[in-house]
Amino acid sequence: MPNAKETKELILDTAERLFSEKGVDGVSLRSLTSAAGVNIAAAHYHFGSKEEVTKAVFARRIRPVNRERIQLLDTYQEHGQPSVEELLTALFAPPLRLAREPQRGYDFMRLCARFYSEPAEYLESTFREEFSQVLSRFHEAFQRALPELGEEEVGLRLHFAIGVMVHTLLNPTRTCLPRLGPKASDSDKATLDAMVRFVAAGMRSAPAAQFPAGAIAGLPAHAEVAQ
Amino acid sequence: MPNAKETKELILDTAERLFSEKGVDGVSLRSLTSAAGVNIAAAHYHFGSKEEVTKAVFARRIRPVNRERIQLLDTYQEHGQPSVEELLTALFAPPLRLAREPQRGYDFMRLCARFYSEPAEYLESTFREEFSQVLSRFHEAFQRALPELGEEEVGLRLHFAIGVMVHTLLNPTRTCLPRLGPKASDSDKATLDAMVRFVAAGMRSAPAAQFPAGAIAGLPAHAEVAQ
DNA sequence: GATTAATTCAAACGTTTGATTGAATCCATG
DNA sequence: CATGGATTCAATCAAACGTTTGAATTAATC
Repeated sequence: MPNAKETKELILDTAERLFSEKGVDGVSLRSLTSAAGVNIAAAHYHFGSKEEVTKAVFARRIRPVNRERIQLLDTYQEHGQPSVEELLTALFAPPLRLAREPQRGYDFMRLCARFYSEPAEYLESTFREEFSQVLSRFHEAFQRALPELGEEEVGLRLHFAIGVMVHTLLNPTRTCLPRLGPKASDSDKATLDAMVRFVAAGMRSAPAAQFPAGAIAGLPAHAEVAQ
Repeated sequence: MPNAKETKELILDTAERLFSEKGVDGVSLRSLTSAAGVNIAAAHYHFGSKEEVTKAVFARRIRPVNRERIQLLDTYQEHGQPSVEELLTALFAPPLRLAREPQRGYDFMRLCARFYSEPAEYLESTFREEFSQVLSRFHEAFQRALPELGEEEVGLRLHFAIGVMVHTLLNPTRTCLPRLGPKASDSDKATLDAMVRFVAAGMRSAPAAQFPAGAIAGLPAHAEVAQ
């Protein structure tokens, strides 16, 4: 039994890199295995199918991230009720930290964010399983941190928060559009700080009833401009 | 020359629907044309290639949305400096309004958000061209509305704001994860209100220097939990 | 009603896809 | 050093891919 482990992880590493660049559908098993320098049959031998390769790529890294999120949350909660900023840090920092790792961590984060917005149906159940526990924990924690908001409002805002995170992980530097997003020179710490500040303010914003009615009133009239 | 216009638009309508569901790479030209009830060669006759079909799907709808954004922005600016909420409304309302349209508008918004997070390289230039003007306008407007922030900080926050929008358009109901995101029963107006309130608070949040240092201090130590 | 251009169609092109096979090779064990 | 399971390899499979072709069909124009 030759370098079995090497082959398996070589495939996963290469898949992580190529999938994150071109998407799962954009990478054939052939180009993947040839880029990895292994025979195409090796992928089927070790994983069974391309679908299983994809799942393996995902599963290999997401668990440590979510475990770290939970550990961070636990740590913060040991010292009493965490602040909104601490909760957001526990949610955002682990994936950003992974993205900073030299060994393809960044590739995985792009891939993960891509999975989140891609129609990978066969991943949906896996995705749900991996995240439902974590997000339930955070949902509860945010409800305690923001007791004046209802459960649904907290869930809605957590959804927005995840949008900021996914979008930032997916477009880590301002390549997609001019002058928007983090600069290439921005440190991950600075980006994390900015994200946490931005989202914390959103999480704490006044609920609907208290919102000054005039600010967005008249929208329907204005919005009816010619198409 | 039979129903030429019908065929062309039939292809675009079907492509819009299928692409938004399965992604561009997930839909073959064969399945697309057969779903549209036209011959596969018709797609090449009218568009030249699958790539051009994709571009046409995108171009057909994005311009009206961005035009409406600019018109809304102009309208608001006629009455003086718009508020942050008004700027966000001008940015978010047109795509949300399109999403509400009966004729496949929702499909297009999903598709558009998908393009934004997909690795459609051949679309990148088109995307940049379509959005650079619009986002420059909004970038300037936000800088005037938030003069205490630097240009780069405004750009970073606008990036976050777009993340909320894209993520919300891509996951319009709480299907992806339990209890997060808008309910299926939520109206678009309510979702828009919630988004505007959330993002406005983030846009207005204190810049980095003023941020209470203790809130996320100690992150490096905490973040170093076992992987 | 013939001419002509626009459009549709079935059929096939060559390539690439994910998957499979069976022989060859490797390496730990006896 | 022989055995045998684990692994790799080249070769091949049917299916699907985007694209192209040339003949058939349609609908205006003369």
